[in-house]
Amino acid sequence: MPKVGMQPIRRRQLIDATLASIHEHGLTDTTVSRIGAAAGLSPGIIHHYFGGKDDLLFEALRQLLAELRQEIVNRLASATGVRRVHAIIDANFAASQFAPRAVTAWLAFWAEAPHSPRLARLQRIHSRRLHSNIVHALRHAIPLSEARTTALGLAAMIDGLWLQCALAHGHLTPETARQVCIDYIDRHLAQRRMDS
Amino acid sequence: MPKVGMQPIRRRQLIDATLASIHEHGLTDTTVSRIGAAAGLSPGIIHHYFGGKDDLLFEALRQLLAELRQEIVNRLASATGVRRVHAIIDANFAASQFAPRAVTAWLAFWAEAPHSPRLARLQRIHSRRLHSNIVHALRHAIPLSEARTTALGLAAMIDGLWLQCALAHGHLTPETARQVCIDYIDRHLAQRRMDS
Amino acid sequence: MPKVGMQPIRRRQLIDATLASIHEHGLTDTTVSRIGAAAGLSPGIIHHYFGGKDDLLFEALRQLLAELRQEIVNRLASATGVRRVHAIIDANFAASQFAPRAVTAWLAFWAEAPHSPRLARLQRIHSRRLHSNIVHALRHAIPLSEARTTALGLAAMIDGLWLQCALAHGHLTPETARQVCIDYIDRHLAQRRMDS
Amino acid sequence: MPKVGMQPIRRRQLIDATLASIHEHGLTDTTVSRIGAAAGLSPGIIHHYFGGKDDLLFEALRQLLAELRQEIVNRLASATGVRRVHAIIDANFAASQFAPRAVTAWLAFWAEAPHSPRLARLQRIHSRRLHSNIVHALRHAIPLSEARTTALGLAAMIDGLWLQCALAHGHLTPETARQVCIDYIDRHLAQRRMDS
DNA sequence: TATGAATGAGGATTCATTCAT
DNA sequence: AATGAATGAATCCTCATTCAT
Repeated sequence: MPKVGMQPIRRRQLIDATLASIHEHGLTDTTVSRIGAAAGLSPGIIHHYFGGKDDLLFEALRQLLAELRQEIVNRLASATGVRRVHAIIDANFAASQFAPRAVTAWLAFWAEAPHSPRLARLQRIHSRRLHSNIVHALRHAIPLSEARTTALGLAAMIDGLWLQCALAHGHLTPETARQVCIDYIDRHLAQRRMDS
Repeated sequence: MPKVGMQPIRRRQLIDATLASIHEHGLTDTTVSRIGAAAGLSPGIIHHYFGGKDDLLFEALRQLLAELRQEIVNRLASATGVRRVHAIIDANFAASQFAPRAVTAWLAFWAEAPHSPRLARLQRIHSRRLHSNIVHALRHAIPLSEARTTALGLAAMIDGLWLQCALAHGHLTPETARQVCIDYIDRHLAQRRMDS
Repeated sequence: MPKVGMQPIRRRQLIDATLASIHEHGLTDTTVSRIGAAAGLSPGIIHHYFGGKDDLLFEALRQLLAELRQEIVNRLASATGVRRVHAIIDANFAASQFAPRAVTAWLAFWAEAPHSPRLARLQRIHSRRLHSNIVHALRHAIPLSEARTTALGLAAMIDGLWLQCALAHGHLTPETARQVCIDYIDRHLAQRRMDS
Repeated sequence: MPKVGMQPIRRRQLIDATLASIHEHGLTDTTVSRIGAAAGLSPGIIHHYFGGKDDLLFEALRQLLAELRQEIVNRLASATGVRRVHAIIDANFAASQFAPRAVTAWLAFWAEAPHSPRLARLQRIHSRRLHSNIVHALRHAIPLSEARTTALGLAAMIDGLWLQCALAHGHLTPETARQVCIDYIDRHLAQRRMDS
C-alpha cells in the first residue's frame, strides 16, 4: 500500500531484516530475496531504497555500530574518573548489544572488512574511537604509555568475548564477560594504587 | 602414464591455494576456478581430490588449526609449570601463526562457523582444547575456579588480538600482542604470589 | 484544484524529454524514469498521458517526422519546377532537422523499425512520401523512369548523410551535406539539358 | 559433449547465432538465452567463450565488418584504375553482403554506436577505410578535392541503400542499388572525360 | 493531476558441479 | 591424473507497470 513518507520506515525495516537474515543464514546466504521476504516486501524494493545490496549491507553495519556507540555515549555521560572505563565495558555487554543478532552480524562484517574498503573504514573508525575512549578514561589513573597498552588489551578482550558469544551460542553470559573485563581493568588500577 | 602418489601433494597444493585465495579475495570471492588457478590447476580438479568445494574449505580450516595445534604442542613439550601458559601464548603469536594468511582465513572461517555445523565443530574443539590447556597450565598456581575465569580472559584476549591483526593490516606486531597477554597472565600470577 | 488543459503541454514535454534521452543515452537506456526525470516529472506520469512507454516512443517518432514534413511542405510551397527538388534537399538539411537530437533519434527508430510494425509503418509512409515528392519535382525535367531511379539515389543519399551525421558527431556540416545532394541532382538535370 | 579445441568452433557458432537473433528479434530483444538457444547451447556458455554479452556483440560486429572488408579487398585485387570504384560498389552489394541478416545487424549496431565507444571505434575505422578506398580509386581521374566530395556522396549513397534494404524488406534488389551507385560515379567520370 | 511506493517478470552474470576425453 | 567444455540454478539488478493517496 503505497503511502508517502515511507522511506525512513522502509529503510529501517530492511536494515532490521538484513541483520535478522545475517544472524539466521549468514552473510553468504543473505540474498536480497531473503531480506525482502523477511521484511514482507519484494526483492526489488532494496534497490528502491538503497542503491543495491552492498549499500544496504553497509547501512546495516552502520546502524549496528551507531547503536553500540549510542550505548557507550549514554553511559559515559553519567560516569566520571575510572568509572568511565566500567561504563564502556558495561555498554559493550549490555543486553541490547551483546545479543546474538548483533554479535553474529558484527562477526560477519568483520570477516568481510579486509576485502571491502567501505566496511574496513567503518571498522577502523569504531576501533579507534573505542581505543581512544578507553585511553582517555584511564589517563588520570595510569601513565599514558601504560594506558595505551592496557586499552589495547581491553579492546582485544572485548572483541574476543564478542567472538566467543557469536561462536558459543549463548554459553557465555553478558555478566561473565563483563566480569572478566572488569577484573582485567581493576587489576591494572589496583596495581597503580598500590604503587602510590 | 598416471603419476602415483600425487594425492597428498595435490591436496596440500589445493589447500594452500585455498588459504591464499581467502586471504587475497575473501571467502565469498574464493571460487573453485580461483583456487585451481592459484594452484596452477584446472577448476575441475577440486572434485577429484576433494568431494567438492565445501570439503576443501573444511580441510583447509583443519590444516590451519592443526598447524596451530602443532605449534602449541611443540612449545608445551619443553615447558613446565606456569611457563606452560607462556608457551601457549608464544605459540599463538609465533610468526608462522600470527601471519596475515592464517589470520584472515581464520576470521573468515569463524564468521561461517555459526552457520556450518562442520566448521562449528572444529571451532569448538579448538576452543575447548585451548581453554583446557590454559587451565591445566594455571592449575598449580591458581585455584581452579579463578583459573577458569583467567583462561576465559586469556583465550578471549588472544582471539581479540588475532582479530585486530586481521583488521589492522600489520599495524599490530606479534611482539606487542604477546606482551599484552604475558602482562595479563603475569598480573594474575603475581597477585597469587603476593597472597601466599 | 486540477489544472485544465495540461494534456497537450505535458505530452509535448514528455515527447521532448524522450528525444533528449534517446540522444543522450540511446534508445536502450531510455527508461520511463529517465524520461520523467528529464521532463521534471515522475515515472508514473507516462502512463497517464500515454498508454505506456511504447506509445510514447511511437508518438515521439511521429512528431519527429511531422516536423520534418512540415519543413518540407513549407519550402515546397514557395518553389516551382526543379527548384522543388532543391527545396526538399534544403528542408532535409535545415538546421532544425539536421541536428544531433533529431538525427540520433531517427537512427534509433530506424533500427527498431524492422521489428516493430508501428514504427515500420511510419517509416514506410515517410519514405514513400519523400520518394513521391522527389519524383514529382523531377517529372517535368526527366522521364519518369529515370526520375524514379534518381529519386531512389537522392533519397538514399539523404539518408546516408543523416546516418553520417549521427555517426560522425558534428564532423559533417549541413552545408556540405546539402552541396553533395545538390551536386547529384544538378548533374542529372544538366545532363538532361544537354541532351535536349 | 566436451571436446578440446572447441573454442574457435563455438565462438563462430555464437557469433552466427547472435547475428541471426539480431536479424530476427532486433538488438533489444537479443538476450543471451536467445543466442544460446539459437546456437543450441546454454546461456552461460557466452561467458565462457566471451567475456560477456557486450564482448560477443562487439565480436559479431567485427566479423560483419571483416567479411565486408574481405569482399572489398578481394575485388580490388583484380581491378585497376577507375574500375576500382566499381569493384568497391560491387563488393558492397554482393549477395553475401547485401543480405537481410547482415544489413539488419549493421543497422542495429550503427544505432548503438553513438552510445558505445567500442562500436563507434569500429564504425569509424570502417567508414574511414571505405572513404579512403574510394578517394584513392578516383584520384587519377578526378582532382583530389572533387574526389573527396564524390567519395562522401558515394559512401552516403551506399549507406543509404543499405538502410533502405534493411527497412524495405527485400523490395530493393542488389542490382538496382548497384546501378544507382554506378550511375552516380559514371556521371562524375564522364563529366571529367568531357572536360578533358 | 501527479506522485512515488511497490511489484514481479526478465535480464546478465557467476559458479559449483559433471563429464567426455 | 587432469582438463576444460558445458550446464543450469541462483543471484543481483533493472524497469515497465500498477495503484493508493
